Amino acid sequence: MSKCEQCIISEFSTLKSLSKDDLKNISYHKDSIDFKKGDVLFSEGTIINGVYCIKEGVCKLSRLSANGKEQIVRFIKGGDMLGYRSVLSEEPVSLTVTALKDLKACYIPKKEIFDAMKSNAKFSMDMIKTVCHDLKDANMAITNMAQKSVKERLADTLLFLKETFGLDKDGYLDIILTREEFSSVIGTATESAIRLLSGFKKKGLIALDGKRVKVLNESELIRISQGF
Amino acid sequence: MSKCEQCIISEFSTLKSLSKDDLKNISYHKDSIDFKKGDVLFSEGTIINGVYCIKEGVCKLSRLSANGKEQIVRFIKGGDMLGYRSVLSEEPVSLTVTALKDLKACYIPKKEIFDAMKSNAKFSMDMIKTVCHDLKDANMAITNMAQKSVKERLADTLLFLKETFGLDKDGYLDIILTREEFSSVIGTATESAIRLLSGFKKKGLIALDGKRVKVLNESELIRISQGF
DNA sequence: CATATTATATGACATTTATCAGTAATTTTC
DNA sequence: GAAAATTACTGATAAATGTCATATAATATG
Repeated sequence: MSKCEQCIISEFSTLKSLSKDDLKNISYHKDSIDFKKGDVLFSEGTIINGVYCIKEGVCKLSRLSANGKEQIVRFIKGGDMLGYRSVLSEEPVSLTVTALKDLKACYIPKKEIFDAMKSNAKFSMDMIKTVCHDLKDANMAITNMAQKSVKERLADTLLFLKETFGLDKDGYLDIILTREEFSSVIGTATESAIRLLSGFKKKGLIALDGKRVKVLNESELIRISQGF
Repeated sequence: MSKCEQCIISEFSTLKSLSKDDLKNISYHKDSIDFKKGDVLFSEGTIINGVYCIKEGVCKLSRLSANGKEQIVRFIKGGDMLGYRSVLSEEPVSLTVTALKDLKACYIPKKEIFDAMKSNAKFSMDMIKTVCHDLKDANMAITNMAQKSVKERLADTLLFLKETFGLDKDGYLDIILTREEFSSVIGTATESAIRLLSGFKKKGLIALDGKRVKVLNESELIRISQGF
């Protein structure tokens, strides 16, 4: 089942404005590719010639800072599109994308994207809105990084992960991050992330089981994230 | 001289793809408005129905954080467009815009923008590229905020201000910020910003004359901004 | 399954940054 | 141009965060 017009993704993502014909046209050109956990889809600085449409799975978008530490800038999940900023602006990719879970993805060559944008004004506007939305989120992230303490940012991150990825069958966050990855989301030393997680556990705000994290007291996490 | 087709801005900004006809059409609808230093052009949360095209002057784009402190997210100068993210995505403005210098600006109703985008694919792509470029900058800012120390961020900011706004006739940065504004760019307490500026002055990296700042040792500031 | 490797955890300490208090300088207002 | 208000500065101290060292647990590898 590699036909775009049958793919559920097209119903709720940026692709939703494409007609059956558009999608049929794309499905001739796209390749369905699966990635394994840990695979790198794009690397910082690379030139790409198409986008990935993620059907299922989770990725991290990160950049290497001057001091060599990884900074996770954003997460991507099923239904999201990857690499469109680079394709639209015809610049190299600015972030490295790594699979955090096994991925099901489709590759759409940039020509298909541009053709669809030319022939379908609504799709074009949806693409613009997607970029605009990401820009708004990024501006918010700048403020959070600049003004919140590490503890506040950790609380924020836990709430964000719960909202974005939901819970698994046992009520744990349905995304697995190492302590080091936690530290590169919130921008702190790994030891600090570990200590703060232990601290939250001690206060009964979260439960920890290996790398799995369960939110126990959401309202208190909200209070903390707002600086109380 | 309120005719868009004569305005120099149209030659080097996102508007450069518009034809003489497009510009003539816009000039019937636009109002030329001047703002004084300190004036607020948009407020966080407001719904706007057009963009400002800045002919001359400087603005700060800021947001109020949960703890009530202002965070300056970005600067805008002559040739830049304001409010386009909100107009394109049909959402309220997410940042407050304040004039730091007297402004000469033109107001372009959103209808004109959308019409021009429909009729002129090149203009449409230029708008997209503008958003994409801003998004890339914002991602970079997230990394800098998360991983650089306050001192590194101050060095960064000084270099950025020099590159973006250039120098006045005496060789000082051609933008005047209060110490508090410095602190809300780099995301720190005002006292810390003051101390760090004094520290840079003591080391001969910069000269201070009231609110005016002159970069004396650029290469050392670059070293500092990179964490040495 | 034994060993090597990596991830997590914790303590001690250094450094960075924030906060509070108070003064001096500058700018605004009348 | 004097008084009031704001902004800039400085010191003392507290709090947050980073670094280094080391131990333990978990995971990977042959």
